[in-house]
Amino acid sequence: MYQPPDPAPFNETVWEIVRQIPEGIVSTYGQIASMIPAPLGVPPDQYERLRARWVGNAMRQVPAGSDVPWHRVINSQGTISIPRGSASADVQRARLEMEGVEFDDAGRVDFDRFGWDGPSADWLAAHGLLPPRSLKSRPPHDDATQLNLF
DNA sequence: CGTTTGACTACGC
DNA sequence: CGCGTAGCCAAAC
Repeated sequence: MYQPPDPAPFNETVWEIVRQIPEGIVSTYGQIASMIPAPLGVPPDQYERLRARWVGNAMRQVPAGSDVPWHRVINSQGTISIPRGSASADVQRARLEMEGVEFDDAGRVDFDRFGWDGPSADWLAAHGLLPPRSLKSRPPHDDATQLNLF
């Protein structure tokens, strides 16, 4: 499978990050992966090619009934990655819609409206994680920039 | 042993 | 935009 050298701690980190995703908001495998530094011994270029899959694998292994809101993680195209028609895929979409997340006719979620900006900088620093890459086509501005909008 | 199969993505038509 | 493909790895057949 697409797994890191030491899957257990990697998976735990993924799940801890996913627990931070607010209700009614979605993240992606790649965005979550972007917060996790490369494990020791894994070349950065190789890591970048595999990490999103590693996250996908971690999500597949979320224990049934856990408190991890796995349904809030979709792929970079804004669609549900679980094979269409499977029971889990239906559950995922139903849960998201229950939280107010909307899907367009093509089954895609608009990241500008529902995409996650990641945990606070403090939380990330406290957990030794990196700032996530943005899902928005118009990334959130910092405070100084936002003032200019008025 | 060779093939298939994954809850991925960026990139090129 | 939608769709195919390369990149990459291991386990299960």
